[in-house]
Amino acid sequence: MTDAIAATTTAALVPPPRATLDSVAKLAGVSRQTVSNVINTPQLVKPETAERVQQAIEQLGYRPNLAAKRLRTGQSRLIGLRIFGVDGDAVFDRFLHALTDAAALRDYRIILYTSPTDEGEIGAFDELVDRWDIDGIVLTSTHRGDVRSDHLATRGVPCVTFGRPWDDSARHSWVDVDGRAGTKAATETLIAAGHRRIGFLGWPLYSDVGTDREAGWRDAMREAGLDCREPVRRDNTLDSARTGAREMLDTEAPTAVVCVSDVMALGIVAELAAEGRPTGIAIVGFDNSTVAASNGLSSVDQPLVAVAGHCARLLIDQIERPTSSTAAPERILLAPKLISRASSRPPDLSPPANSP
Amino acid sequence: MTDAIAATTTAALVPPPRATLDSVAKLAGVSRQTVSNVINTPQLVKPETAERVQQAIEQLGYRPNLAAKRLRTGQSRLIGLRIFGVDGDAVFDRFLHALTDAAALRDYRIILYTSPTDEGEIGAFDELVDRWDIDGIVLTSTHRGDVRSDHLATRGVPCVTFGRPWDDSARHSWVDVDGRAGTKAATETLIAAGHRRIGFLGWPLYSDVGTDREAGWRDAMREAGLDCREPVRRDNTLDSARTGAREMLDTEAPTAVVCVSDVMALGIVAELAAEGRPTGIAIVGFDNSTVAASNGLSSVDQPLVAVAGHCARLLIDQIERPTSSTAAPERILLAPKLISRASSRPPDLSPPANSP
DNA sequence: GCGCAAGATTGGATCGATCCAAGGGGGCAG
DNA sequence: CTGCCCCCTTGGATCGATCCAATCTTGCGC
Repeated sequence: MTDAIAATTTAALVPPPRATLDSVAKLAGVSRQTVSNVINTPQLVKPETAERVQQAIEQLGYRPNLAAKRLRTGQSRLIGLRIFGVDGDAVFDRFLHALTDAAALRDYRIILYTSPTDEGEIGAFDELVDRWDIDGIVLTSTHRGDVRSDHLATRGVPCVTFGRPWDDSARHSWVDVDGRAGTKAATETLIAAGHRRIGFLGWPLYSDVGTDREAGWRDAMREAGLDCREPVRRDNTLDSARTGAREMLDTEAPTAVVCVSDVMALGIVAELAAEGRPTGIAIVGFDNSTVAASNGLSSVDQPLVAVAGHCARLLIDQIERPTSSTAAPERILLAPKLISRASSRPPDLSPPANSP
Repeated sequence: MTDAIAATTTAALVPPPRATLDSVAKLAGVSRQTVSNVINTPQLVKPETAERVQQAIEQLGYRPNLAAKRLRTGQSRLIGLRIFGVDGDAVFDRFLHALTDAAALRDYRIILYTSPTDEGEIGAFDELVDRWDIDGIVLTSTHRGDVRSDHLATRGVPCVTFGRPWDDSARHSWVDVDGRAGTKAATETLIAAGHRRIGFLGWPLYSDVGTDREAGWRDAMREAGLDCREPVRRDNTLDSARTGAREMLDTEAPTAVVCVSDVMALGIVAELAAEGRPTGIAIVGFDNSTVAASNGLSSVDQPLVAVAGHCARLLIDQIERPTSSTAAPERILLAPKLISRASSRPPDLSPPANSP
């Protein structure tokens, strides 16, 4: 062991020259092109030759250099993903991790970029394409009138979005989570538990995601023949959620509240605790963040690993499609799953919160 | 505006050929090399010529292609960073965001990779270096006997670690947060508030980070002439933290507890709430995660933006250092800052938690 | 035994930048 | 006027892969 380390250290003084197609070819006694064929189009090569070349490849530890390949073919095996400000978004971060994994399985890597604004992002695209030759882009935080995917289409850059386009201009593939189904399921669970006055703490109406989740609550209430009180809508911060919670509790307090996000849900929790109100109000959040888990808060969990898997698949298929990408874009809507914890169970039955 | 869009759309049918050194040279009426000089060594070029070339560059929107540059020079302007499993680590994610920003300021991009094990990571290094020609690597989660930085050194790959090497084998630059100073400051604040029986809820002893933070608590206690009860040590999960909290509270309960992490701190909070114990116990966490903020938990905040900035600077300086990198490695230890919230203030004075 | 097609292998040109050494032109001293 | 040097500019070779067309083998029918 010690010897091995010493040997390695010595070798460092003369860094071993990287194996190339030529060096492999020379060792195997064939031409450059044959080695390339063994790697890329094995069916063209006689099995015995291929065998010999394979041995040379392994002996030298050859790995095709992507810069050279890229220069000739334009493929980089890089996928761009925009990352937002430092205040972490738990959902995005989980997606990022899952996407990195999913892409790696097909030998692609994620390259991150930042941009202060959506308009600046267009410039960032061009730079990534021109300079890094990225093969495709995954867009997140789509919104109505989003021009980003169109711009990518005109540049011919494959792209997939996590998040549906909220207008009907979808010429690209997308993957999204069916928030409406999630809040509907959550609301139905509350109804089944006997709740009748169920409120909704949502986001302002300009948020399509928020409106969608609100619709799920409305669906369940309507189907159960229950009255939909006007939802309270606030920005996605703990403080504004608390003011919303106060408003909601002050006038004919509901017995249960479905929330558009965990942050909003925690706003209610905090408000209930601070005001010394009865803790009998059931609460369900959305996103199943770690903070929800640690607070025993029921929450709708987004299947982010699946989302990332589909994103990677759709994008890479698009990248590797031989020619004329006339294939119709795919739209994938995944169902989220309610994770039931103490916060939505009847208080008299609730055992001490057990985190998963 | 509509016309502009139409024009763009039309242009997409015949994707505009990317500008190259040659096309710029032809337009400016100079040679390829002169254009290259304008970009890389402007002092060699006559000002008027440079001016003309600059105009051509802007007119064509030329951007040097990195694949070609990389093929010739081996530089890719890519920095590798390993990303861990999908269960997000808030500290890592904040660091990741900040690092992406800091690197972008110097025109470097972050490329992510995964690896199931540390040994596998060595293989991942080689692949990134051989195939993607990455310029350097930022390592996180360093530990005693970490062979990764040595391996990179033998391969001649610049590297910086976020986290000090816990043995004295430091031949590379590193940046770390002075956890010991953080817990010491937290403890001192509690002492100043009148607490005398202050416990520590830590991690098992194999964790160097945990031991370091524990030492800070010990320092403060010793300097104040207070008795150090034996710390309780558990793994970093909410559940095991709760068992630890129970043990700590059952025998001569402290009036305040310093915790090695926010997760541990929340374990105590949960246990106190569930058991219906007095809420007068002051608690301080570590990491200042969002869940700490939303629970009104005081916590020691790591200056991750500064850490990332230093990491980027040290690594990129190393990458761009002209030759013989005989410069001594730099070690940077940054002081964290205690964020004081309701959980560590005397209960009788505490106003409703105000999240920042 | 010959020709011809299919199968297997080869060398040259190429992607777009940089490195290197050599080439022109202007100024100044001899 | 010539020579020399310095400043600026230029073309050729190169990095390591792929594309393309040409060449060499091999097998098989007639």
